[in-house]
Amino acid sequence: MARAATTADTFNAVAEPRRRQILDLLAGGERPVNDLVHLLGLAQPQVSKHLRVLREVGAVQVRGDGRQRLYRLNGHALKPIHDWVKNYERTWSERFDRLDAVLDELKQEEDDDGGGHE
Amino acid sequence: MARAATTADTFNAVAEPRRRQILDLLAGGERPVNDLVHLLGLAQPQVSKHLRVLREVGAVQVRGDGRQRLYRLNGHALKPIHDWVKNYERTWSERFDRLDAVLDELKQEEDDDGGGHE
DNA sequence: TTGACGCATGCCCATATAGGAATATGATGA
DNA sequence: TCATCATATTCCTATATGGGCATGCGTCAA
Repeated sequence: MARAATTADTFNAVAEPRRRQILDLLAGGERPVNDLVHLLGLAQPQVSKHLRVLREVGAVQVRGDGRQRLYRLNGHALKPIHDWVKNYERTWSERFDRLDAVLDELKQEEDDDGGGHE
Repeated sequence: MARAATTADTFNAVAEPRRRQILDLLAGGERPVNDLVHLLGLAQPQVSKHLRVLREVGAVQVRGDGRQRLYRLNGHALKPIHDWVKNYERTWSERFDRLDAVLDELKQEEDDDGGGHE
């Protein structure tokens, strides 16, 4: 077997630096393909291909606008990555225990609050 | 050009599910290769290969112990991933703004405290 | 209708796997 | 020294790229 498809999951999709760059750019707002082409300094077909991969894993969404196609970030697709790597944070973060305490307090407050939210 | 090498960076290294599994297992503590072989249900050579990739990006460290080789997690290598994906957290986390506020308060406290730490 | 513009696809090539099988390497015990 | 255990490395194969280039397709202006 060869390596897994880049469209297999978000981990594979963002393993490519260019695709992370694209997401970083889209974090600033919706953009047409040509914008990305110029900002990345890549050929238009390659950009379209990268966008396709990102689309297939749900990391971006498209919207037609005249002859342009506006791409928009969908950060939610990155949550699995965050969830996975989050558990390793305590490995390097010395302040993690302190943050931990704070979060516990937050939870406490919320519980005491009763169900007045959401 | 083909896809980037898995050893190019941690993103590529952990794009492979088996390697994430290995890291998850090592999160529980140091383990010899054979342990991983049995836990993963993979052939020994494949495990050694995955471990090599993880070693080359610094995600694990080895220590000889008799005829065994004990592998140990080095979560610090995952920090770049966490740093990158962290910025997208606000996309899906509704509580992010609240946490933000709390962290700001922490920073305030620290600043008011004067240099009494580290 | 025609031409131009903005994107998406299809094709070709070089490259890097991931797994399977066989073998090399290191350390240990008799 | 020799057999054995625990790992690492090598060789081989099928597969999935990512970039370059040409082309197809939908939309808009004249």
